Amino acid sequence: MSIQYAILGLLSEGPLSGYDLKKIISESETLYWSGNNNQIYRPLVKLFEEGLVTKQVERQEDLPDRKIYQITAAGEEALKAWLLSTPPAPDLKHELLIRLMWADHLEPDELADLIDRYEADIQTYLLMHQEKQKRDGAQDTSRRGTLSRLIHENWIGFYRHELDWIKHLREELNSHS
Amino acid sequence: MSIQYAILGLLSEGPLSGYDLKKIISESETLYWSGNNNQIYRPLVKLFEEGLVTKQVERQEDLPDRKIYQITAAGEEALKAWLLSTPPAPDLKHELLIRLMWADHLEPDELADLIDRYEADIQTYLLMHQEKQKRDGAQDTSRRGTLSRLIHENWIGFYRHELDWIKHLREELNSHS
DNA sequence: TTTCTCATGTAACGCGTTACATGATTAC
DNA sequence: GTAATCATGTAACGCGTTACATGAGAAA
Repeated sequence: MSIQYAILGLLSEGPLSGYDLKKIISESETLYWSGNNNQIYRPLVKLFEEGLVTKQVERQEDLPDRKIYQITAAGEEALKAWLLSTPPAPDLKHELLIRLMWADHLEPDELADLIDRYEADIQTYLLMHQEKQKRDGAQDTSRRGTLSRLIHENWIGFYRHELDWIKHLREELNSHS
Repeated sequence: MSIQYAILGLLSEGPLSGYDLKKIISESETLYWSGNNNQIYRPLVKLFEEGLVTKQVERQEDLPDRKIYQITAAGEEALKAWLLSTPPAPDLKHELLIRLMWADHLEPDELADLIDRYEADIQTYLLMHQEKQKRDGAQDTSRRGTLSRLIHENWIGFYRHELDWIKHLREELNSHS
């Protein structure tokens, strides 16, 4: 999936500039893109050419012009069609698992070290998501709020599963040596 | 991570041709690449130029020559250095979650449909991994076998978690309408 | 007769990444 | 004085994808 539908989705909530989009995307964990310039401005030109968004230039004194993008009816249609399409299965790239395939090249303590470092990273990510969950109004009871909470819960559950599995991994490896 | 370390890893178990590598990679779930030609033959040339593998041409009658690649000492070093480097956190691209961000554009039954279709796909993937787990000698008690089992368990746990979360998602959405 | 396996490779494209580039304002 | 924020964009590169190309033998 390209970033363009995420842009359409964000614009469906209201007009935004490229700069705004860039910030939102780079700060979101679920929208996994880096949110670099090329990834925003290029697709916006394409969306504009396809008539899915309109552009409005806002002059500013002493600052570059702001180009405010707004979704069109065609854009909303494209967004809805995408929303209705079956999402592909999650695409998980798990480098630790790949390294484990050849872990017999490592000494037991080298492997244990690797796992420790990995676990620390996962713990950090878990904390990040838990904090975000708290900040993002966990007590919002609207349908919107419920969905947002459920999205965060998926991430938190994912990292918890990973930590549980690491524990299991360690036990198995220890009982083996 | 590029595919080249996976290639080095596979070659560390013994010499293989590009065609062999292609088959192994495309049939592996953990090695998530498509295993298309361009993804194998191009990196092999690069690995050869860098002196991480050697090439040996095997003539065949009525069939194209086989080019057998073998890992060098430098290749083994590069592989080990990579194995020791801290793996990045898992990179999960979860399009259902992205769609859920704008699920208020959908009717409740459209959303329910989407979730059903998604669940069916996840169930298929879970079954695939469980079958592979069975075939890949679950009773191998060597360190190698243990690691292989643990890798599969990670995947199976991931899909199980996803299915549990879908159940939870449905309940929350139902109790909401 | 069509498809699969063996065995190699090339071409074109999509999408994402980092780094480069400008330039004023504000905060530490 | 250094960095961050606002605001736009370009250039070059990495890596992955599908499709194209050849050509023989074996199996369905």
